Amino acid sequence: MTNSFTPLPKEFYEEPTLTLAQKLLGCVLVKITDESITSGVIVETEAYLGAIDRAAHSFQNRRTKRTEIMFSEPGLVYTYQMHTHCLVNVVSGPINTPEAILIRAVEPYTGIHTMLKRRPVPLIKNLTNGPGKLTKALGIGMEDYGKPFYHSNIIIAKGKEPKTIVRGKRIGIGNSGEAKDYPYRFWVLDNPFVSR
DNA sequence: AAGTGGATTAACT
DNA sequence: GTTAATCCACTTT
Repeated sequence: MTNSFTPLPKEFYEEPTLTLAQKLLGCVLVKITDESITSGVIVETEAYLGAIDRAAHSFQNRRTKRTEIMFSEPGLVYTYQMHTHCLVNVVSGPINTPEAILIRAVEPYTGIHTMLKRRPVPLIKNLTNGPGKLTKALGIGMEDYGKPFYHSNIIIAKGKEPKTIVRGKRIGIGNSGEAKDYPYRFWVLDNPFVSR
C-alpha cells in the first residue's frame, strides 16, 4: 500500500517526556499494511516516568524482557499485552532512562472502513476511544514491538494543532501509591474520542 | 501462583 | 449516563 504520510524525524522524540506527551497530541498515528492504511489523530496520552513512577513497568529501573525497550533510544514502539488487548506506547527519554508515553485514544482519520472491519461497533465514537480499542482498530500488535516510529510501517506524522490541551490525573493505576495522583495525562479538551 | 488494567455487558439511577 | 461485575491472556515471581 502506498503511503502519503511523512514520519516525523527521529529528533522529534528528543524532548523531555512530559513535553513530548503534549507534542504528540494532534499528531497522526499511522499503520500501514499490505491491504490498507489506517490512521488516527492522537487525542489522549499519558506519560510514564520510569525510575520515579510507581505506575510504570520500569519503576526503579526494573529491567525485564517486557520493559527492555524502554531503556533504548526514544521514538521506538513499546507495545505490551494486557489480557486480550495490546497497548501502544512511544519510548521516550534518553538511553537508559526508561520512560514512555502511552497513547490512550485517537480520533479515526483515514481508513475508517478498514478499522470498522477489524472492530465492528455501532457508533464510530466507540471505535478508538480507549488504548486497547485503538490498537485493534489500527491493527497494531506485539509484532510492532521495538520498531521506530520514524522509519517503519507504523509511523507518527505531523497533524493539526489541537485547540486546547488539558492535563490531569492518569487512569487505571489505582494501586500505585502516591503515583496515582501525578498529573501526567494529557488530552484535547472536549474531543469526543478521549476515553473519559 | 500472583498480579495486571481495558473492554464488554448488566444493573442501576 | 454512571457504576458494578465479569472476562480475558500474558508477564513476572
